[in-house]
Amino acid sequence: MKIYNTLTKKIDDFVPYEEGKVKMYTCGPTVYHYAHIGNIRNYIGHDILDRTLRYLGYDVTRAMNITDVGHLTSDSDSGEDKMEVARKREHKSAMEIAKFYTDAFFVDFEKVNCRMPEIVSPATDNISEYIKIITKLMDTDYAYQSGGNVYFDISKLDNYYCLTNQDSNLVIGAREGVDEDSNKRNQADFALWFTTSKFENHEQLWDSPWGRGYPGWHIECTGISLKYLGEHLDIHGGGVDNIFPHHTNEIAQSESYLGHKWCNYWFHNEHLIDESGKMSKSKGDILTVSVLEKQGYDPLSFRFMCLGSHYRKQLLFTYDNLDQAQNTLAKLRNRIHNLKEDGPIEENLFETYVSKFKEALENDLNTSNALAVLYEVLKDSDINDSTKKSLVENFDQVLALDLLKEKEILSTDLDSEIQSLIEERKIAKMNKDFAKADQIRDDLLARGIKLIDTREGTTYEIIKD
RNA sequence: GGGGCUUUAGCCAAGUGGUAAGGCGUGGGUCUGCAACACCCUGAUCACCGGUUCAAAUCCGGUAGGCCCCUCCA
Repeated sequence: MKIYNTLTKKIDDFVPYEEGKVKMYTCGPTVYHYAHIGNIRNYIGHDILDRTLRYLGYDVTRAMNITDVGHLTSDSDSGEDKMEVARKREHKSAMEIAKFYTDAFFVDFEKVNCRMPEIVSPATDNISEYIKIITKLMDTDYAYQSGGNVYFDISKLDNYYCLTNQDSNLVIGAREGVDEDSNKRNQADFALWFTTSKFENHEQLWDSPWGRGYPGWHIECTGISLKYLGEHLDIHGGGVDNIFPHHTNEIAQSESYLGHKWCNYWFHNEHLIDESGKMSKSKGDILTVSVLEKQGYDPLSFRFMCLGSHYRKQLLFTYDNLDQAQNTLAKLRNRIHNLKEDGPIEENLFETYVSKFKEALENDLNTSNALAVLYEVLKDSDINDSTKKSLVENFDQVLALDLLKEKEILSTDLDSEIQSLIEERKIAKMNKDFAKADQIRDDLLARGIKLIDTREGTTYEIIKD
């Protein structure tokens, strides 16, 4: 398997630390608001990686955090805590906010068929882990206390900027609204623990050796990853915006704590963009999968749209593109439904196409080519339908587009009613009473039931609103 | 100001030096009472300008457009 590695900036052969096993960590959601479809694209990217590794036979253990604390709008200790903002907005407790949006997140997560990681852990469940790590960083002088907070001293590291080529060109305040924090020794130092909360009635506070406070933003991923996946991580994933500072800081604190290399492969998804650029919670763009579904879209149409592109390319979201994906997926499923059981599986052809499919995925998750292999299978007149069906089922382990999902089954009463109407229409057609035949078809369509005439007879399917 | 990514037919998109996969849509056809489904046919001087090479969408330089990061973020 070859995969692009942000650490080396090239496509590397994937070799896990322990043969056959993969430890994978992906940054999870912040739960002060809904996850928008741009966030979900990122999780779909992680899911494809996760599923591909399993498909290739790796024993994968994956962990994901739920950020339910401590994300300020600025690391200079002058921003607002997002949980606090949500708390004020919605007049609920922080834990209520977190619970509500965590649940909402997983609803959408599952709607697009993302596999649940083995370990899902809220940041607030691991406070003692962070304190343990920070304590050691203090003892080894990687961290220092200043102005009530604990900071990581980046000048202790030779290659702090290992994920980017920024060198020391960091300019604080390059972006509007970012202030310099005078408590820091180096302007790029980052907070490990805050005690100087400027919010009254800040709900989320814990005792620590440095005073009552709350953890910095980067320590949670390190804490959860080390706790559940151990000292050697194979893959760490996230969105490209996490490369700096979040992942850069994770590497700094984790490797300083461990005293050795921590994670070998860094996996980053590009963004979903709309006509105005990146989607962002803070910009107020919170178009969610559930909203799309209410508009009549199959959530898996969105997944299909993502799979048609490459995870390292920006993808433009427009309703036209989603319409196209929905239409294409419907046609694809229809072709698959039309496959018959017509004999034994042709093993050689099966293996040939499985190899082709694997080859596409092993090439840095080329899902677009993987889909092309699926079309090649469906088009190949040398394979019987049974083999095609098995291949579709096999491919869908990774694609997870419910390609073989059975059509909705109706109550027997309704089914027998439809069957008798189909029979009635058949007789009308034989009598060349096409007006009546079409009337029956139109009436059923108005009730959301679409008749399909085939050479073998008439069937029907349920059309969703 | 610094660091990156990206630009392929109406649309989505593959392509990692040997003269452009696939899908959607469009148009035409087969089938059909009609329609739908299915199937067949139908499309590109690869943003622009130079360079390297026997050979460039692919490598190098430049120009233009789009996007991201440089302490909210997927």
